[in-house]
Amino acid sequence: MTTLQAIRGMHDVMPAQIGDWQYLEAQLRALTAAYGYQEVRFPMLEPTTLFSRSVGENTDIVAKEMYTFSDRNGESLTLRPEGTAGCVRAALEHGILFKQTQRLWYMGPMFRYERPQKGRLRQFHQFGLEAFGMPGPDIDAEIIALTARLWRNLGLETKLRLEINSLGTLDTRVRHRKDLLEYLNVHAHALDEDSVRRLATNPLRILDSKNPTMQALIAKAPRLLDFLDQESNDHFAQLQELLTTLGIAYQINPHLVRGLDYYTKTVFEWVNEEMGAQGTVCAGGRYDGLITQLGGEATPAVGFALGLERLINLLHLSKPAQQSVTPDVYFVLLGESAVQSGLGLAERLRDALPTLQVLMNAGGGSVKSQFKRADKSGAKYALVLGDDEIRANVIALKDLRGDFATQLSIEELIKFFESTLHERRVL
RNA sequence: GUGGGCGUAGCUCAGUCGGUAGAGCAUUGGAUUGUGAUUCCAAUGGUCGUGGGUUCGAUCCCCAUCGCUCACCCCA
Repeated sequence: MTTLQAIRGMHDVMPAQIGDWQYLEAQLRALTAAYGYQEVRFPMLEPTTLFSRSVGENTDIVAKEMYTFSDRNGESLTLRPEGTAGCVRAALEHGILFKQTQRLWYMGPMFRYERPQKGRLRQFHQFGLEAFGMPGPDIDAEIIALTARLWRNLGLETKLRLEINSLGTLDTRVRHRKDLLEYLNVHAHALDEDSVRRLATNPLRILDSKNPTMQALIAKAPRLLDFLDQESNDHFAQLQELLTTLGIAYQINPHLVRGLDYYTKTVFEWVNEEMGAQGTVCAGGRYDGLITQLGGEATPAVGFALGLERLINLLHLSKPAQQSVTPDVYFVLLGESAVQSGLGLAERLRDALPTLQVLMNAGGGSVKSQFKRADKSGAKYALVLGDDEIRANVIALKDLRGDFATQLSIEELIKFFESTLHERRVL
């Protein structure tokens, strides 16, 4: 294949799809503003150690999915596989976490070297949100309420199911892991191939196995929730109370584990069943230990990320794609002199009506082809300028979606669009 | 990383039991010397993903490779 093409798993967003992205982005900006969160932007490229130290050396993300390479100084750099690490690094570096609370959000591309499939890309886009300095379940509930509101605003409230769990503290997991490994080793003969491999890498995952022959074994295994310390237990109970008070339905999934090492206490996922294997649209949780791990003062934190491509896929299950912008008028220009004066007239229209969207024909073409373009552009009106109009000092106006047609001077035309634009705003 | 399905025109696809290809849509022009979206006519457009093998001859069969896609794994 000699033709140039995009890197595997990295997609272009073309005009036919851009409406969805702009719609979603606008919804997210409005939502974060409603809860007092502020946008941050940080680099897509970071020192590799930032991710290995925060996400965890033994996670799949760090062990085999990172885009890592050396820069010209030999320093190892990595394209960010997730947003939390970079967000925390930036917040620490600018000293905005010390003895204060912060509510932050960000949006942009993330990179993971995985085999692409439905809902899984090598460059994908996440919206992420992080709340720092608040230790209680109230802020956990706030961000879950924020996501629930987003689904309502997007008309997806019936499409997503909330699952929650608590991972407790690091100590909780160490104690549970010890018991779990003991139990699994006793029953090692009953483990399937995947589970044997997970025994070494991530034994918690074994409890989440889809293999039906493993279910009896899993049912009797030590449960992480039984190992929670008092504080984690209270935190989890209070969160459930708050969710109930807010009227947010949830399910406790004791097998819910997040793939990143830094999570503590609350974890949650919003899941859809109709989207194939990658049905998790939004996931997150608390990570009280991460900031000390990265060299900051102990700071409680909680956040989540949502996959924009997955969310758009979900929107498409019930709605067609959002329309991208269509011009108000298409300017048909017939002949040399029309091209010359047409440019100026289009500028005068834009001067007088800054919100009017004027698409001017360029590159010539017959009347027929120019009208075809006008129709295809989605414009409501066509303006026509040719020798006849220039002689009469008028511009022909035609409603492409109705019967109306007339000839107007430029001043009359401005007045005409002023009133139709006004009607459009009122609608 | 493992496995399945698929690569033919800009797009969606047909087709050749092996003899170098067709439709619809789109584009351009015309029927209507200045009026689109309905109709009719015509034109433009393909190294049949790439490389190799078998064959007199391969787009078709075989092998490899790349890409897309779905699933496993994992995750947003």
